[in-house]
Amino acid sequence: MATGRTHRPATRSRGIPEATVARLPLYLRALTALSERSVPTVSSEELAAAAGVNSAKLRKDFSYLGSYGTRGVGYDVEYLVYQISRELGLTQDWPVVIVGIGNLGAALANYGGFASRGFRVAALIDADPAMAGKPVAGIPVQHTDDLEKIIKDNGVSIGVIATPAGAAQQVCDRLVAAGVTSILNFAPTVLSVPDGVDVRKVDLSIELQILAFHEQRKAGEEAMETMPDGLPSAATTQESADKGPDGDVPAVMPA
Amino acid sequence: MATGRTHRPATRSRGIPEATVARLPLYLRALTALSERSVPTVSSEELAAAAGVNSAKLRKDFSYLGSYGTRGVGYDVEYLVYQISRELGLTQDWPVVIVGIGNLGAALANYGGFASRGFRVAALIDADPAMAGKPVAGIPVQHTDDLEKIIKDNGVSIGVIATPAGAAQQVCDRLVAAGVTSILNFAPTVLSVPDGVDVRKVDLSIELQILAFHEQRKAGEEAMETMPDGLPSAATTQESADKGPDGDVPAVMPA
DNA sequence: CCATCTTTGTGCACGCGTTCACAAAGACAT
DNA sequence: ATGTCTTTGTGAACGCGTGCACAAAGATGG
Repeated sequence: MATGRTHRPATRSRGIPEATVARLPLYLRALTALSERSVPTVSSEELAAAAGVNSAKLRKDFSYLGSYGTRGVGYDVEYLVYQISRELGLTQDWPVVIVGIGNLGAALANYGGFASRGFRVAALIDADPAMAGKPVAGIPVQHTDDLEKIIKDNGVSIGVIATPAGAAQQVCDRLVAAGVTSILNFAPTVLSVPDGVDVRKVDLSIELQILAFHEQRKAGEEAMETMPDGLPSAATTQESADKGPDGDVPAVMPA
Repeated sequence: MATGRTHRPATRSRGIPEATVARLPLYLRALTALSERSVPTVSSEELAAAAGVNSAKLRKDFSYLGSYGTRGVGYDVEYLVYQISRELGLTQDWPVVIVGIGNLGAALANYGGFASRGFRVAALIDADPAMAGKPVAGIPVQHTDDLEKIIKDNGVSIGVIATPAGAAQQVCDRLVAAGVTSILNFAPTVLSVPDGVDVRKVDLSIELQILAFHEQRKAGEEAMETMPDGLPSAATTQESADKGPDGDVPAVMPA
């Protein structure tokens, strides 16, 4: 991820591939659901179906954590929940601050999913003096001026940025300077951070644009579907791209 | 990551790699900013820096769209904005419905980023009869009973699900049955959809858990830092953080 | 028109992630 | 014990994405 891939191999940090880490929360959620139904064990096939992934992939993912399964039986649900939680670091408390209490920030503050997994909203911070003291989700909003003090007093290492794009980098810099080393960014901007700081981005606009791309593609294919026996037109098949990269008419250009 | 989708044969992408598609919105944003500053052309190096990616990667990405650059000069900003917009399907209007007008749904409705790129909130839908008619972000909330009619009347093909996890699959099924073929899911659930329907997931809880994993790892390494020689954190301000392959991704609600 | 300089476009190699397919391991019945 | 059956754990092949490094293309200046 954002870890220094630029220079060194990163010590093969833990041997757990990034892609696997990203799926662990998914498994954990499925396992938690099973646990609540008091299901004692589950096979890789069943769990994979519940998590929406390939069973071989799931087994390989778990193999990175160790051999926690029993051949011929499956995995012990409770045990696996514990192991994954521990691996993800969810057995400890993670104080989090949310900066930027607008529509989105407030929604995040009210979001119940935080507490459910060891994440605790330690503070809400906003630049608007009028918001100071006003409670949102039961937590009084504090002013940006106190950002550094809040971070340090609460030992916060994870920050959530929900400010407008223009303020994001500045807020980011202050968070990092104050000791935050992981940032979840909702502002539509590319954040620049020093090595050792992780940034994950959540961008609604980008998600929609990606959907639009596929939607357009589907619409195009569908239009061709009315033709005689819809054989795969050259324009829609991919793989060996020996043909020119622009298999489409470039249309015109605006100056 | 490419990404968080549900199933996908991926065998139908018209030659443009999924990873590239996911970056196009990023380039578009950077280009739009340049355009507003009336910058006529940019080199791959400059644009790559602005978008936070490797310049070779950017050039390769653009090569999938065609040869839109001029050697020795760079890319024409306006022209590129147009080409990418067209490729992403942003030159047309995309009516979108948001289902589930709670904290998050309301925040999404108020989010300005939608309209900025051809996405238009055609309707807000909620299961609570008490919400019916109540305006949110200037748009009256409609009841779930009319979901099918709303989808069809507005020609909606993109739906946003911001309901609690328990209702998500049911809402999803109805959206798909009514003709929606692209879904942006904020509910913490794995949605099951028929072939041909794209699902992108935004899960806040998962994002935080991934950050927690790395945070824990960092804490562990730091504890060892007093030991063998030191491979201190190497470069400090190396430039922007390099994002993971999927770059995008996402966030969410209660589990 | 030729030389030089800049920047694109891409061939190539490498590494990560995914998936198949199967041997090994254990449960369970006889 | 022995055999059968189930399910894990993983070796190996494959495909995708990334980034280097360089030749080709065009601009620019003499």
